[in-house]
Amino acid sequence: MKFIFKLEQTDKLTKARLGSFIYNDVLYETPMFMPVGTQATVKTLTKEELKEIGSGIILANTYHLWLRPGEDIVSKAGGLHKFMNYDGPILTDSGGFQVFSLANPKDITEEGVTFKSHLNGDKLLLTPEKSIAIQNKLDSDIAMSFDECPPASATHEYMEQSIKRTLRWAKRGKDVHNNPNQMLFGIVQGGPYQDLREYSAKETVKLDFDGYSIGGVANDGESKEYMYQAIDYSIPHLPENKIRYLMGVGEPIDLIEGVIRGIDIFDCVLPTRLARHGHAFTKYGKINLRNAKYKEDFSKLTNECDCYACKNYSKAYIRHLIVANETLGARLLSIHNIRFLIKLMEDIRNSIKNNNILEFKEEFIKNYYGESHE
RNA sequence: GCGGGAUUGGUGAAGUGGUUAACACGGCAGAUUGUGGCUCUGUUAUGCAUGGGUUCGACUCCCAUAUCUCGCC
Repeated sequence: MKFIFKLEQTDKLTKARLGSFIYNDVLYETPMFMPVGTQATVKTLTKEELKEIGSGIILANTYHLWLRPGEDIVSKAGGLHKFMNYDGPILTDSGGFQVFSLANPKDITEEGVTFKSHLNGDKLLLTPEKSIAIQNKLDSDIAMSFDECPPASATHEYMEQSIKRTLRWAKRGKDVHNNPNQMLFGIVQGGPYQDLREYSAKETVKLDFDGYSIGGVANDGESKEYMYQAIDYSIPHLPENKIRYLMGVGEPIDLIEGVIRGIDIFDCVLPTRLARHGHAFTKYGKINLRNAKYKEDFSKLTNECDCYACKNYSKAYIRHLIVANETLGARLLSIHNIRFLIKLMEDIRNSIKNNNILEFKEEFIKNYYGESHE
């Protein structure tokens, strides 16, 4: 269902913002980190666990749910919320990114993108109309426009025609969007080019979406400078009273830098993917539980975190689970890593309230990237 | 007891009389940013059962010993 974003406070020294919205009688605050649940599940976690770690909006993916189980099945179940038993807000990504990131080869035309299914190689065509129709049926609360997500290395010439096509796609998607309970967000692209980011932002805003996102910043190992610059180019052209969503970003420092640059919400697979690969965020940097040094480390996962994993399990035990490829290891680390980012956002919000986000950032960097505190 | 075959790293194993002993798994470490629980990268045997010998040179050839294994009595 739709909700109304309210801008509560804007930082004096930076572009950081505090916002809020009410959904299902529950108050949610931004800046917010959104866990990713591509296949209608935040991998390994139940609804109760998500609630316990304070999750707000979660993501699901149009591309994946279209291929399996199919939007009709989700629709028959009564929509995504009922299907996956999540009563918080759900955002669906359009499938644009996935088509470009994992379904090869692809053929981009004005109509849409032809590509091969990653499941069985079927040749498929995804268009803006199709993406929106699927999302309408999935009945998420926020649908995303279908965009092209070119690499930052694309030439100015290519990027220009790409963002213009993405704008036409955005318009086409908006024209067929017909779920009154669902909001629709537009996406700013433009790679590293200031003029194109500005153009894309201005023209996307003209189409009048319920919220705006900045895409194409978290592709294949782009630099942080590129990411920050892309945000800086785009943000001044986005309206104050609408949610600003930075797509695919989730490293702790990037969340802080993003907020400082005016971003309200983020999503990222990083916490859950790192969890499955045995890594945990900590105040003092990322640790790899597979490392032999944790073999006999019976201390808690971390001392400062309030999550279920940290309160109940040791590094040595979780290491054992990860090494033995037991799913509980991935679950415990997923709970912890998501909780870490959600708690980080809570701390960020508090720092905005206290007008000291820059100090907060310095302190965070000192701990996270400083010398070992072990 | 007699005859045959074998013995290479943590494991499974390639290998040739001549620079640095293939590959895989495992181990160790790194990567991972709108998620294929996929994956990728680096590293990992100063030594080829033991002791002799032949040779300019042997893991590769010869002898002995040990261990394993197959067949026969």
